[in-house]
Amino acid sequence: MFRERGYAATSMRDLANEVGIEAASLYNHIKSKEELLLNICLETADEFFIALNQVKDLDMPSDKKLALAIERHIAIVTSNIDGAAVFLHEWRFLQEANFARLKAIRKRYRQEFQRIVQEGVDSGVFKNINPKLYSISVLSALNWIYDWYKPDGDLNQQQLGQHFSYILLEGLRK
Amino acid sequence: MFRERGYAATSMRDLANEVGIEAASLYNHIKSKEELLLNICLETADEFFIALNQVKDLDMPSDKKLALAIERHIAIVTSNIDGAAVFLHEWRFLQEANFARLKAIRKRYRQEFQRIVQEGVDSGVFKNINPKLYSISVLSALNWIYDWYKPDGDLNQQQLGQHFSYILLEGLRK
DNA sequence: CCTACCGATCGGTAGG
DNA sequence: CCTACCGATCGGTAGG
Repeated sequence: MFRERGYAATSMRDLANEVGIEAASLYNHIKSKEELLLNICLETADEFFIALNQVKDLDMPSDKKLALAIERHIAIVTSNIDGAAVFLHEWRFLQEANFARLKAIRKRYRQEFQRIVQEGVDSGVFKNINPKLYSISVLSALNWIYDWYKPDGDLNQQQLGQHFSYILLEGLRK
Repeated sequence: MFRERGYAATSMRDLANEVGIEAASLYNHIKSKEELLLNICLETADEFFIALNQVKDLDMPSDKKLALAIERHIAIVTSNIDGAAVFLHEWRFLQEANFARLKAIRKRYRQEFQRIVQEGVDSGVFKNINPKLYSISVLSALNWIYDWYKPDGDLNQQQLGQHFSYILLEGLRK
């Protein structure tokens, strides 16, 4: 529901109604509405980090490693659309302390992703582009997938991963 | 304010306070909160369409045309960050009729953008990729620029446009 | 897990 | 452009 209608526009009564209980009863399970948002963000962040950590220290060329990181990232977005959308777009409604916490987590993820790009630039496998700008650009494209991806559509997870890693590495020009 | 804190989390009293009048007085200028959102979306949509229309019928190779479209799109996002953010991300809070209207407008923009890609594929200038998926991917990356772009940062509009058109056309691999 | 309720705030209107 | 206010709804609590 946070994904569909946005955190601010989702009321505790909306949530309670979905579960089939009264709004007040929700407080036997959670402390606050924000705790719910925080937990979703943290759990989904973990998914992304686990996947990236499995990839980043593998002994393989940077291009293959980056392709793998892209494919793993996409796999999480497409298999956990709700969580990904909340982690990527609703986190900003967290209050100060938690907001800062999530901001730091997101930055760390981008930096670890960026290190793969940097490795490839340093070793001469990649062009001499700006690794930070490149990483932000790629993650922007990947993070918006949740908005248009249809689980039952004509594209599956693998095809999507292949499309992105191919296009981002090889470019559009023939 | 709609960009910074989100449409749903921005109250008429927030808006009135920013302008220095009472909330009730706002209704001498607008009919409703949603009308405000709708106007921002429509005005910004116009900016994007005007720019794309100036590019799409130019007589030049598809790669140059696409690069130009990307650069013009970025120019609008970076010069009208607030409007772009609202048009791209807050539009979904519109009510049914206006929601559908904006959805159609956004689709039309993507389709016109996509036609440039299709031309390049047909003429053999571009690789044989999926033009729709490619267009969505590119626009996703471009539409997220507002989230991290700093007008006073070390990157200006031109450099950003060049980065994206270069990377998307040529790819990362050396 | 419920009923009953709190003070605060919401978008918006009446009337001047 | 204001004061004064509407009914509805908000996140959350008390007490069982």
